[in-house]
Amino acid sequence: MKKDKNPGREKILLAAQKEFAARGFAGARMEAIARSAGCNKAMLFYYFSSKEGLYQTILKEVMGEFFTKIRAILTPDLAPAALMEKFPELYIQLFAGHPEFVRIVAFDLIHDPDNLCGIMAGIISQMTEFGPHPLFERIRSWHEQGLISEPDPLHFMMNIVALSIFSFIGKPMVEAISGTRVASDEEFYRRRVASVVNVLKRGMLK
Amino acid sequence: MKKDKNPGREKILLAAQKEFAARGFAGARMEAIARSAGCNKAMLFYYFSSKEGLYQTILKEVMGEFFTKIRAILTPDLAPAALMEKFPELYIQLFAGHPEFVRIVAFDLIHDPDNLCGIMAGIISQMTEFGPHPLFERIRSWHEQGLISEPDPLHFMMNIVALSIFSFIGKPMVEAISGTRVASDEEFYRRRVASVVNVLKRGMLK
DNA sequence: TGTTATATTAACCATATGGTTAAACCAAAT
DNA sequence: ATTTGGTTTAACCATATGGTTAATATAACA
Repeated sequence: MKKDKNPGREKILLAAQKEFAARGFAGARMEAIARSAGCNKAMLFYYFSSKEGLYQTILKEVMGEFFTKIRAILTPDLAPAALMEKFPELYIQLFAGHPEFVRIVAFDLIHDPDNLCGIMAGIISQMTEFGPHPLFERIRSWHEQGLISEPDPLHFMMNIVALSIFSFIGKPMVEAISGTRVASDEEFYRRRVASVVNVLKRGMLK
Repeated sequence: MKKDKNPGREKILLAAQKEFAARGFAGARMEAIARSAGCNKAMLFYYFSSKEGLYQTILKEVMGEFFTKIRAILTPDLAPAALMEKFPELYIQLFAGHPEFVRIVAFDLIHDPDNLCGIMAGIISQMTEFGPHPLFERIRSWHEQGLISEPDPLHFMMNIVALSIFSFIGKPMVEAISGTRVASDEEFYRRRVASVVNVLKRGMLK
């Protein structure tokens, strides 16, 4: 698509991303987005026709960028250990750079799982390089070859995604429980990746 | 507190729990809660004075029940392996029985981390049986004794909580990615617990 | 029965909010 | 200079929604 063109439109998308991330769909205010984007509220409707339209646009964009990067990892010769290293690394790094992503995705996932899942299914259906469910089939074969301990690809992936994504949702929670605050975010995420990769490899690699 | 007394009040809390879980704070409608509870909207304000009041009441109640059960696990003689087994088991079982809990907690955690964390800190501060930060100190000592591989208690706990809680938030997501649906929820959660416990023990136990 | 404290409701109210519209602005093309 | 097409705005609109109130029902109790 035309990227840097329409700077107004881009600014709106940026502002909307922040607003939706902070307040969720229902809590987001069109006027707040407009103000934050430095334009009139009507512009939002001019470009995106409705709140829902704006929201879905962002969701697709976010998910698109996300899946594009994920796909880059999934090379045909991918080994289990590499997946367990690269996935959390990419995931945590990507989300650390775009904190809004996690929150938007999480908000939507909680509120209306089917919506996001539909979008994801759509994106995935275009990634047909390796057949219908390439990743899951490959994971299954890893187990058949005795490379990994978890027999079910669903749980295998859930373990990887859970450890990666929770770094963001759960950070404040665990901080509150422990009564501590992490000193620097960078340091925290570096150690987070190390811990996750370590647990995954020791935990699921045979 | 007076438990079964005030059946009207209880019905409102029940209905509100569902509504907040489904739509989050901003998306929840007072009238929808009233209708669902079979009473007039004014009753909500009569008992809870405001939407915020109703919400906070539920949050405290949910978190209270939650932490009470968590605390029951944390016996003074708790061993690392037992924690890794009992925590996911309890967590997943508790949340499977009360799907609203996860969603409410997650919604709130995403939208306003400080709020929930404040409540949690308050509850925790009453659990002073073992000193100020009993759990985290004990985890640290486990590592010093060479029992576990993860040196940082924060990451140790995050790994446990992440794997447990994500079972609910992420289930639909991973289902969508895989293109499959779990047959029975009970079977799914049983296998989920097994997988989580396995990864944790293999991954972090020395 | 009359009194009282608690529950419960219908009817309102003020405001916030998503969405619309008609007019104006502006840059490029003619 | 005029047209033209996209862009931008101020002023509105209809409705939804959190919250209030005053009146009424209900049950306990004296």
